[in-house]
Amino acid sequence: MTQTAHPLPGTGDMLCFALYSANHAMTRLYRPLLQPLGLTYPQYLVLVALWAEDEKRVGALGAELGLDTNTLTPLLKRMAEAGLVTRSRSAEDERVVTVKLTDRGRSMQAEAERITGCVFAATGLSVAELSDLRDRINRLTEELEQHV
Amino acid sequence: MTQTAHPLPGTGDMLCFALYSANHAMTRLYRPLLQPLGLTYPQYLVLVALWAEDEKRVGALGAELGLDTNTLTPLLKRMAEAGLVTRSRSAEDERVVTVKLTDRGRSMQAEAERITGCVFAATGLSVAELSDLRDRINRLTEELEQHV
DNA sequence: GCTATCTGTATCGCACACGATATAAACGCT
DNA sequence: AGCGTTTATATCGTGTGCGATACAGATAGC
Repeated sequence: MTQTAHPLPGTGDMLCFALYSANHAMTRLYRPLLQPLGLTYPQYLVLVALWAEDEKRVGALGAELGLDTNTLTPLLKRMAEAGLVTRSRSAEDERVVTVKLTDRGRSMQAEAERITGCVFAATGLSVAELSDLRDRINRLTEELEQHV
Repeated sequence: MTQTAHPLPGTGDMLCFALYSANHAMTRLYRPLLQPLGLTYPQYLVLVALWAEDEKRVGALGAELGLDTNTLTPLLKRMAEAGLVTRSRSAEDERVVTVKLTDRGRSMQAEAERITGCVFAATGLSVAELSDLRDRINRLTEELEQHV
């Protein structure tokens, strides 16, 4: 019933470090899988977001990925240069930039399905375990975001 | 019993994105707590590692935090400039650089205990729930690191 | 119609994170 | 002793990630 008794936590006991390390491990797992496609991990996340629903404005992508335009604008410019997406200003509202998949960007979804399978296998989890862990982590994220 | 049926996953269904977002949420929670101390989140992790055991070589810190010297060297130089640690070459092996807490760096541990409490409260979890989630995530990390 | 404000995106500077490369010290083998 | 290899750290370039700021277009209020 004591609240906390952590004399010398060390990184190993910290939830935040567990998340930090797991995120690093995940990006390191994805890196060699994405490299043949010329994609970085955040760029891959942008594609995933656009595969689910194409033609999103920069702000909507940022809200979904938790990134601001200071990160997204240069990232999207690189993806546009690579021929994965197009960036076009809206006609009715000149402030808005709409991001749209190119044929090349859309065609990468097939290859990505294979990557998803590799990653799933590497987790060593069942579908149920993976879903449960993901949901717990997502609930934690929601809780943390309320205390900013 | 079907293995996978994910027609349009989207970021919301992905474990990797859950980790990505949770890690971001955690760093955003820590940021305002660490800012008064002039610390970034990775710098804070270095201090935690040194509080648990002082006088570590650069390579040992890197192994613990999962970072290479290309990240650690400039980070430790900034921490040395800020008066948190010292970097000294070993006498018996000139290749080795030992990182050691200064009095100032050591004295920050007290303040950090307060931060740990804030973060724990923000998770909305019990100690048991937190430990369980942390262990699950750590097991996932171990599993992922075997498939690099 | 004019201005103040808000909104959406872009820019700048700094701090990670990492692949690739460099460099010096230590070690091993003959 | 000499020399190739390994080891520990450092450097460089690119790509996020974010606080602060800038700016143009849209909106509201008068």
